[in-house]
Amino acid sequence: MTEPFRPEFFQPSPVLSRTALTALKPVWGNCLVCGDRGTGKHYGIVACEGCKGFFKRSIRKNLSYSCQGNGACPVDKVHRNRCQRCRLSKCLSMGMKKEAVQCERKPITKCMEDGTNENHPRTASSQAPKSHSVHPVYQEKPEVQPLTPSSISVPSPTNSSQISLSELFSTEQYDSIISSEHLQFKLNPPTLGVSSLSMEYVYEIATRLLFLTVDWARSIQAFRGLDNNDQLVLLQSTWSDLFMLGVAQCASSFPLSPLLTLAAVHMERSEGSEDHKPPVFPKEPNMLEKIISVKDLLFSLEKLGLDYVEYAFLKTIVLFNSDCPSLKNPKQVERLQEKAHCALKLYVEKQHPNNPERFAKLLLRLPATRMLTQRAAEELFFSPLIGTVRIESIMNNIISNSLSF
Amino acid sequence: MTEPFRPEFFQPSPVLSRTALTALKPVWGNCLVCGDRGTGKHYGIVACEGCKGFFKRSIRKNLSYSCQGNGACPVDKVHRNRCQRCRLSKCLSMGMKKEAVQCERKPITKCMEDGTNENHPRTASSQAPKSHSVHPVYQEKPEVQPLTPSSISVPSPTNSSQISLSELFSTEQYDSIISSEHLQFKLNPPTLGVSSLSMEYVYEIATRLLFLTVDWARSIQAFRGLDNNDQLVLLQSTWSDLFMLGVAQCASSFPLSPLLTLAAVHMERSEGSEDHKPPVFPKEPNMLEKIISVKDLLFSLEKLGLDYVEYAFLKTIVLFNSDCPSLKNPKQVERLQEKAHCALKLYVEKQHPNNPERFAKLLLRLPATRMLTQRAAEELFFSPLIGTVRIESIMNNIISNSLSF
DNA sequence: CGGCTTCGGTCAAAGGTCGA
DNA sequence: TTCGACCTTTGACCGAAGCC
Repeated sequence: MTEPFRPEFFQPSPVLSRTALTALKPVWGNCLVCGDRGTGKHYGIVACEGCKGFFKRSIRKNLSYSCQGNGACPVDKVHRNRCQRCRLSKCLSMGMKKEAVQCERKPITKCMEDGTNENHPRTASSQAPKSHSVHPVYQEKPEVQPLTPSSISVPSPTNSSQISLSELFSTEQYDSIISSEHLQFKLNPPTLGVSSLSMEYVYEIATRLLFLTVDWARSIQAFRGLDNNDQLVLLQSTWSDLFMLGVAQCASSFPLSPLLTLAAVHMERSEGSEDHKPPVFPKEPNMLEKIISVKDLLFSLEKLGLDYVEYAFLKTIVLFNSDCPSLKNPKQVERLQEKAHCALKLYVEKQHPNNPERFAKLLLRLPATRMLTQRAAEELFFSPLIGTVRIESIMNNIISNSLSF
Repeated sequence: MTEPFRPEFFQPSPVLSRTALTALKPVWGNCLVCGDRGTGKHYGIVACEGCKGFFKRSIRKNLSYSCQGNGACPVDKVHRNRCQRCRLSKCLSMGMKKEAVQCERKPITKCMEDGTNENHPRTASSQAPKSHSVHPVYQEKPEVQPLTPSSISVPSPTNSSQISLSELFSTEQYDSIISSEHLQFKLNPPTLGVSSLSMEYVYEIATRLLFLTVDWARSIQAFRGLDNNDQLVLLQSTWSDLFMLGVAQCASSFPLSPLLTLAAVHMERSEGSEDHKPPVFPKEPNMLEKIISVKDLLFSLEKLGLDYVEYAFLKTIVLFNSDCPSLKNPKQVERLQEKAHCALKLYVEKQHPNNPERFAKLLLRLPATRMLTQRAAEELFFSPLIGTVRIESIMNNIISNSLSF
């Protein structure tokens, strides 16, 4: 019944039926993942049938692939099947949404529709009762509030094992290191008239995030209580880590994945042309691998699903980094870090009593975060700044200015 | 389509029925090339598996054969392998389409530095391989153990707050990830007749320590159970961290501090004079700062006073670093890391009941460890090697050699 | 109510593996 | 090394369900 043989990659002259089809149906752009002909929006972006199916299968079965190369394989129409890992990575980085993949419909009844994914598709298929809730097709405006912090785990008073925020911050362990008003970390998306998929947009967001991060740090009482020089030292040594965690935290506020891909492509291009930017600052080697690492880090954080309290504590732990040689008072910083991780531990164990290894998992994201060097962060997100002024100097200025009041 | 975990001795019924159907009802005609039973349309015509595979291989590798006869060899089921040229010729003349042969899907292996073909990259899918394919030695039961807190209940048969080693390793939580004989990490101090305050001494110790570290990793059952390539990937990505922890652990075996100072002075000098070592590998900037960081890290570890069990678990956590993009089976590595940090937590909380924040403190040494880049480690401790061969290659050799037994 | 979207599923025909 | 039986993955096509 179907056409016997369709070598879709071989079509200097379009097949008649294809032409007719194309003429009748609205034409979409090309697949953002591989550049093949798009057949509509799938899981959030314009994509071809192949990438649609591939993404669905991967997410459904919770597959993880590996790359034989360095994680930077080309993904285009011809080579898209060469490396599953890089294809899936590109799907995600171009903005395909995992949440839009529904679970299997084979048992016609209902699908779990639960945030805790880990779908067990073969569960209780016999029941066919009140499935009054129709299939929740992923349709509702995704940008409005998909995963924003307030919705994450607002402690329900009914659940006694969960800790309420007021409870949390009434204990001295918490409010001595951080207080509830400092949990806020809200990035205002840029409203300037730049395309939301341009490098200017990347720089704009990155700069905002950087300032927001510094402001956040300076809003912590214990931090402000430090020697001014130590404040500077801490921020200079940890800004890139704080920045990365900030990116992860605010990832829902802007099209993170496409922007990362854009930055990667941008880096790759500017790596080839040696025209501008004299070699004042040597290029970071293996930039593409770094970008892959950044993506992986962000995805792993997303998978852990930190709430905003956890982000706040984790960033506090990072900030109070007593490993800086030039610290005047490392002991004080060490004590503050200790307070922070004690508080995080308490919070996590209270919030996730069934997940005792969560605390360690959160801490173990930090070595990966550290792996992204500051130089790489600068090149990726702030490259126009490089060659004129390093971020250390900016930090200097911000601190100096904010010291005035 | 297939379930994630299906015992392989349990035949998947849908496939079976399909296969049976195929076997019982040859609904397709015979192979147009050789007359064998057709198994569907392949490359445009009804063909058998043999002619399909033959055609694919021929086109893929762009082979051209020659005929020993007059170019009119019979091509049938019995004689089809007598003359490749006539078989390919008949494939084409019967209408097989070259264009339908796609390019290989899993190649890319060209980034392998060694010339040993290194094909057959095992299955790229992280799924449990199905029928054939022997499972590796360590096939731990990954899904059986739900990782839930039930395992956290410390087996405390005695009232003693301290746990004895034999006790420790009699519980399955520990010996599943590491066993007592793998705790050994003893560096034999060099006995060769070099001054104990020379760079040669530094290199000698460093080299011994590197080999000891690799041997240690390979002594871990769970590590050996990993895919060989994954073992390599893990060691290549974590050797410098393991090495630093090893230095800290063995620091009492040699005059660490003077040697570090010596290395620092040496680096500084060779930084000034640009006589030897052509700029094949660009100097790491701020080398001196790195050295200071190394010292600080080592001293902070010394201050914490880890025992050898803690070192072993910490290094295991480092080793099972699932953040490598080129890992074939990142999930497995992640599970092993989880086991390791659960074990460390259990151990530390048992050993230091009055110091509940110790576990976090140990984990928080790891970001600082990560800060020392591999390049810096190479320059500091292995600089004679640089310019001739990178440590990655050494790692490659060590692994390859130790695979032989 | 019918077209438009974007989910879902299906299965022919690509792919790959690995003992013989 | 090549062959080919056996298995997995891909993606073009189609139906379903929720919006206009």
